[in-house]
Amino acid sequence: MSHTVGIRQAQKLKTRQALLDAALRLLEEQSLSSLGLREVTRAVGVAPAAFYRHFADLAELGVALVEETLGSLHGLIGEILAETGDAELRIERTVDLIARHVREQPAHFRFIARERHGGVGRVRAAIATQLRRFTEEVAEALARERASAGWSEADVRMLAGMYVDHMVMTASAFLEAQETSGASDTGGAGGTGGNTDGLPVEEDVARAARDRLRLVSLGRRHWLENDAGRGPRDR
Amino acid sequence: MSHTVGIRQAQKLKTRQALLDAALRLLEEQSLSSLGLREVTRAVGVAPAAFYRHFADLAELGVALVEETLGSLHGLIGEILAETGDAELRIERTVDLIARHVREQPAHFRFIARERHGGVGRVRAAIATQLRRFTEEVAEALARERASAGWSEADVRMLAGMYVDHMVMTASAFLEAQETSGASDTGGAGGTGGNTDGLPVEEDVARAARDRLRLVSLGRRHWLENDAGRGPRDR
DNA sequence: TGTACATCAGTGAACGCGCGTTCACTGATGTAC
DNA sequence: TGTACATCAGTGAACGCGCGTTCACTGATGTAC
Repeated sequence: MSHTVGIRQAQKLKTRQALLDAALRLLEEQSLSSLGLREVTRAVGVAPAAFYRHFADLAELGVALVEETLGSLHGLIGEILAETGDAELRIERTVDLIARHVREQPAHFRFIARERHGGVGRVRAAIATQLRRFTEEVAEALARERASAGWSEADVRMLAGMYVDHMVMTASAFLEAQETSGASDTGGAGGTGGNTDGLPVEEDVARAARDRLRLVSLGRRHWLENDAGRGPRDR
Repeated sequence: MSHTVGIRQAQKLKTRQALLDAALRLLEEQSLSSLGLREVTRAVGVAPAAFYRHFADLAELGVALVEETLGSLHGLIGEILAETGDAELRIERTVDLIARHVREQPAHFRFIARERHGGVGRVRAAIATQLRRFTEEVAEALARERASAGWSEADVRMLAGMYVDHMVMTASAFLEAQETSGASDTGGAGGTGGNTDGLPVEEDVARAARDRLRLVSLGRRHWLENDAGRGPRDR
């Protein structure tokens, strides 16, 4: 063992991770542009100045969080594409998968949803880049399927974009449902898990997400039949 | 003229509107949770304390901005539904309409996109309420169309949700395209309006938006034929 | 029309506070011999 | 293994600054007679 990792480096990485974790937790209830450097170091239990040993500023920490978060997304795509070829089953499993991941690491998904259009340019750019890459991966996977025979590259990319956006929106809808139910359950005076008001619960979100995927799936199946209406300028 | 509006009240409303306008402009480059009260009053040219004559805090101003902004959205829906019944033409006009509105008042749309999942709970809630109301209106309009004959209420609402989300996403994609092109045009060394890098320009966004609407439209047309795969629990 | 009083949008000074950043430092870890 | 020096993650004190909020105030507008 000449230099496993080095005690010093290991400790440094541990502190860095603690900063990321603390920031992610704090970001559940505020956005990055209002997060304070001292707030983060206080939560970790280190001096404010220690922050600068790891990040130049909070935007840089934000970019690091983006990379950490979207690593887990790449895991997602693998799982989804390993699913059965049967459309209906695949839809069901996909939505379940999203629901599970959101339940397991809600803070990561909330962070992406919040900062995707948030006030910190560098973080927005990092998210955009990652999502574009992610869409490209989905497009490549879709292109390999039989259902994509005869499709132009641009059309496959369009479909991939729809799936990715649907995924992000579904995740954010699950988050909203969690928040809502959590808040009302605490005060809880009504029935158990009832949905007397118009607010959606988790199962409503899942059902809507599945229906949307079904509709997209139908559109995909009939895409090539109905090409007549499209002008040549769109090709 | 016993009391037209009152000079005093008119002046107050003018100041209030100036605060809203200044805030909206400042929010183009940051999010609400990092916006400062003094920043807003400074931009208007009034004392910080004057702010409290109009709003209890910045969240309240944010909610007022939500209402102002989504008033213009209600105008949008009317215009879109007044369009022709021909699917292809309607798609084209819809996307043009969104593009035009985003070009005319980008700050309003950016505000909604940013704060929809932003760090200020009361503003998030206000946006959610307005979008739900908006979706309901779209659903009612869709239900009246011949293409919706035989559809359940829930399915029409699902479709309306897809259209509304598509609209919001398209608007936000147009904004992104504007930003990107604006930034690179200023430095501009390359060709005129070229797209040598992978970043989408306005026409790319419009084309993608139209294709997505076409795919949804196809799915809608075939929705009732392919009901077999759906379990009874989904009804 | 003129006068006397009430209202209230906006002022400007003051407050205490937490912020981001800097700096010389400390002491555990790493390295060379 | 032991010693002498280098590195550098984390410290703690200090700084200047802009923040949100309060308060008694001013003077134009509104109202009653």
